[in-house]
Amino acid sequence: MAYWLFKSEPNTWSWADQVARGDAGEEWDGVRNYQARNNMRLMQLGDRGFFYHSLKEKAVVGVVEVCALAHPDSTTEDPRWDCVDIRALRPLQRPVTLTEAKAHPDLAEMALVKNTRLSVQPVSDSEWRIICALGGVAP
DNA sequence: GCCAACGTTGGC
DNA sequence: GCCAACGTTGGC
Repeated sequence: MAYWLFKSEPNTWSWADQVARGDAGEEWDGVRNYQARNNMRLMQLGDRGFFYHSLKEKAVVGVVEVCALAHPDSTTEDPRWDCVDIRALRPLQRPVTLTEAKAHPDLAEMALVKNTRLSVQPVSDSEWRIICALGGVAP
């Protein structure tokens, strides 16, 4: 299983919004960046991801699961853009902030730390375990 | 609110 | 195919 990280501005689409969608999940639409789209095309059903709040909060707040493979983004006619659907699995017991990730030596290579502008990112196995441990949830 | 980093676009 | 201009993201 692969691991990912989804960034969202909480004003636009928050963890609470995602939880409210329940098991039906929601399209991760609106992505207009090739790297982010390519990452979504690589996702498999059941892959896990972190849900990250950007801007004011800057913290990983929850765990999600990919529940639909990449398909055309319903918010555009442009055939270049695909997206997956994700559903909320559980919140972190404690949000893991960007500051913490930056301070952790084993997270220095994380895309979240190194490539702040990529909105859909891969997460390595070890990064996944570290953040789960910091957040107080099972990996 | 500002600015740096980065990606995309379009002229040549 | 290069590169300047521009737009967007997101941290501070």
